[in-house]
Amino acid sequence: MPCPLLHVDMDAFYASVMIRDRPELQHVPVVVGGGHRGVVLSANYPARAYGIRSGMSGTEARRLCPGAITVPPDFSVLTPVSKAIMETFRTVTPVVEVTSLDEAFLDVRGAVRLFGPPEAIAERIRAQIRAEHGIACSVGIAASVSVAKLASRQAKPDGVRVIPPERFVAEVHPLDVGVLYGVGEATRRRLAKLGLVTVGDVATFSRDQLRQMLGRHLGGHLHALVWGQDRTELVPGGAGVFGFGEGEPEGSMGAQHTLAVDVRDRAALRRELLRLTARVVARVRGASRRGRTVTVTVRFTDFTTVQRSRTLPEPTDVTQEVYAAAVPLLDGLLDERGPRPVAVRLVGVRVEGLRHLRPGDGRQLVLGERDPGWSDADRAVDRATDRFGHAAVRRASLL
DNA sequence: TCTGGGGTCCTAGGACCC
DNA sequence: TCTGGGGTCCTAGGACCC
Repeated sequence: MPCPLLHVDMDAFYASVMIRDRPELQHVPVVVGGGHRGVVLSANYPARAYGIRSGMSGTEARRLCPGAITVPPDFSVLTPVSKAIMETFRTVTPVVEVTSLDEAFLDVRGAVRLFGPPEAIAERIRAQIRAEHGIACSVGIAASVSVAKLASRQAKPDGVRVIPPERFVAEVHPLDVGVLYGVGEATRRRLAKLGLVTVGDVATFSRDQLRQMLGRHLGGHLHALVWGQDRTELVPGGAGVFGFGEGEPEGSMGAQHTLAVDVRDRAALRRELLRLTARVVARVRGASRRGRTVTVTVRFTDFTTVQRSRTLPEPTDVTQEVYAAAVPLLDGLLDERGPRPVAVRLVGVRVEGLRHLRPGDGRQLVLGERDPGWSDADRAVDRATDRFGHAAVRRASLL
């Protein structure tokens, strides 16, 4: 079968789900996200008519359409809808790679005998999603992941598009390289400086030439992309999607927060760091993992963003241990900017190098050192938040 | 009131070891 | 003593995705 891969992408997912439950908003501009210092997560088509796009700042969106209705995303609604949609996909094929709340790749090779050719499967899925969940989606069909992805974007809104291998050159080579999955702004600019603007421009160079121009990996990857020859096998479940796919992220978990106003006070920044650390490490424990590398991120008022990391001798799932590593990293970042307190816009913390906790894997105590009991305290906090919610349990230093 | 929050992967230099 | 290479770990930064 020439085109066994489907990329299914919900149309304006966050906005569509919200409007589904409030039909009176269907024909007025609706923006999800983009509150104070936030960016637009999703905009319905009436809002897009004003030029509003996801990713733009809320300020910009309000300037374009002051009358738009703005709502915050409600993940307690969005997540169950998303999971139900993924289950709908799995009634068609077990090979579903989930890449975010609102999109997935499907390998339908095993489904054609039952349901017909990929186009028919696509229409079947679209009808089912519309009937069961009341929202529209678009489907791209191709032989590889990046081409299917490109096709679904061209299919929007509410459509299906097939790009078979024999039509790839004619249909994709004239387009801007930026349409390729994996070519972002930075790579686009780099290519433009070399005089390469379209996919076809890049395709005039051999793999070796591209490697020489752009580096071994990027060059090789780009060469595959411009010939529509990237990955064809899916990873069922899909990794790295928060609380999603078959499970938790593999490599790292983190949390960051843009403060409501820029903050200079170091004690206040440390409190924010502790709040974020407690949240992240609770997730790490909840996933039965431990991490070894702690990374602190700070974004200053001028938007420069810096990170400092430290690798611990042993993996940990103890909030206090992660925090103890994180504080000097935060202090270091602030001190580097000079003796005067600098205004900070964002604070973040991430735990990397996650490993599964083996059952019965006790704490390693260094000889002569007493276990301070933080681990027991963490588990008590976890149990209490499970029962009473986050509002009920807070560290004394956060009160 | 310019510019979120959650991730993954790659690069590159230095340390350290063989 | 000098020269050299490869592998792994750690750190910092950056690109990319939704």
